[in-house]
Amino acid sequence: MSFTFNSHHRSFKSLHLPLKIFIFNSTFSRHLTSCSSNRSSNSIDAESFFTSLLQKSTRKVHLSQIQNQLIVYGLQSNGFIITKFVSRSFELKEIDHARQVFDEFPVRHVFLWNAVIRGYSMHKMFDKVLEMYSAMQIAFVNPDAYTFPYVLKACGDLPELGFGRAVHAQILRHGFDNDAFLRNGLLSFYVKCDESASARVVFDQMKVKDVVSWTLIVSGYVQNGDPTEALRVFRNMRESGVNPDWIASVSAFKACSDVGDSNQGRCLHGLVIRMGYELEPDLRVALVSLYAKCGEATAARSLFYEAKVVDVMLWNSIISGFAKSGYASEALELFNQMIARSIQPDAVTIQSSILATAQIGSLEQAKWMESYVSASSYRHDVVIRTALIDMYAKCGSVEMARRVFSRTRTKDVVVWSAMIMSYGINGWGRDAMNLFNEMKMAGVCPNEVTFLGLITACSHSGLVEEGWEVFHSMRDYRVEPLQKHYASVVDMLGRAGDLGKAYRFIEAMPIDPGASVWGALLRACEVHRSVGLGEHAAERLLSLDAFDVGHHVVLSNLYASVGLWGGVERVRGLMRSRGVCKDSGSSAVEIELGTM
DNA sequence: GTAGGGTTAG
Repeated sequence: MSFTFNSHHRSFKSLHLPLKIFIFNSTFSRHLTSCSSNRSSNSIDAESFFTSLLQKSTRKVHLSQIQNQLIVYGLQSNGFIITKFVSRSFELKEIDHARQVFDEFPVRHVFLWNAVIRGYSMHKMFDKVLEMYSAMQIAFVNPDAYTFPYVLKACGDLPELGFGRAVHAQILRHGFDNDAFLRNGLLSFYVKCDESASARVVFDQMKVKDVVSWTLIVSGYVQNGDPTEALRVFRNMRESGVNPDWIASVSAFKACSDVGDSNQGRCLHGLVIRMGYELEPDLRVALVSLYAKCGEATAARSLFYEAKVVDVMLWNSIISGFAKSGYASEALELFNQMIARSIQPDAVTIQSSILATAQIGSLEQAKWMESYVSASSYRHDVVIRTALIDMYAKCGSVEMARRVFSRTRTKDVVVWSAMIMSYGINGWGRDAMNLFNEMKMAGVCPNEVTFLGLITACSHSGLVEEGWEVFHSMRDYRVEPLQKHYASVVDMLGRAGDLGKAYRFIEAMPIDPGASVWGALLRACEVHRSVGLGEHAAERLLSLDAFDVGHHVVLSNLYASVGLWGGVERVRGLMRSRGVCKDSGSSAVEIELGTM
């Protein structure tokens, strides 16, 4: 980028006065002196001078001043300085200003395009990123290795699968297919778009798989709800000689907590200690979350209280973990501690505390939470209001839930579904159906949770015919029934005592019935003391999940309810041989330094 | 100037 510093018609002194605002006049004068004394390095000096000036500018007025000086000294067409100028304008959130400078600049080099693309990416204006990328193509400017990562990030975050695929093709066409950085960018894009097959292809074709590539695949499986596979891939990574860093470990901890396997988590914890990541603050969030979610309260607490950095996220990890693992009163106690210490809770803290209240089921506590929310800046937050509706429903007050619902200004499908579910679990089936009609009139499109709420409502109100119809109407709304919908229908038929129909329904399922479906049948058999069908359900259930305490207990209870003590004894023996323990209460946790 | 993670309503 060559350029001549046209200083012959201007005295350098004239620069001095208008730029006083920058407070660093001495530096400024030094630069001017060197510029005038050595003409051959003028261009470099001018560039570095304006670069440092831009770095030090903090306000829009500074940018305008610099712009004026660029014109005064004929530097307004220096592409290097203009690129720096545009970048800095984006950093100072002067987005329109940056764009205007870009639009008015005649010769747009790839660096200048990259600066604008990076600027929009910085402010999460991903539509603009793609718009500029397209404009760049129309202008026949070839993207470089620094253009693609921002564009791929935009495609992944929007997400914009088709656009990203086109970008993938262009990466290949421009000969960047062996760029390890870009391959990871592509992998990230496909993972974010839930395109696991494409992600896998990119991954398999990579000649060099670094820890980032592996982490992307692991987190992809976690995101797809397959934590077991995620942990398998994590082991493969280690076997292939790539050591996990702390970010890779975070994904593995998340996988452990999703499978509910604190033992595996504890082994990995030992590994992390040996690798020296123990004090990494963000890793601690994953660890506290793991132990808290697995009900290992002692381990979670000690990691929490010994943390050097205690930020809101760490508080959230222990509060939400406890709220989900039966330590709801501990979760609320921690929430109170936070308030007592004047630590500002965020939306996640409040959501988790509302969930904890719902678990406890105390209407008094529920009212306190609502008043806390009303006094906070989250009173109109739709996510928080949904949590409040659910909380009141679980505390048994449909009226209070309805009141929160009515006062919610913008009702999305989640809010409607929460209210339908609130009616549902409390046996207000007709109200749930009426609300569903209201929802459709309001032009809100139902989703899979809406239908789950409706079937639950029918099930809990004995509206078997209506529930059956609702289930079969799902396809009219293009909502594919999932395991939980089938399980809910089985539950409904089971409650009504129609075990034969429930069984035939399972047999006719187009997908393989999962544990939730057989579990619903087994519970129905327990209630109606149907031993033969119950044994069948239990057999299928235990073939899917041999180590679940609950399944064994229900089967044992079924035998007991009809006086088949031999059956009870057989189940107990099975539990002993499988190491399944009925009262597996919490115990003190030793951190084991084993390998995974 | 480029890619990966953790808390998160129904």
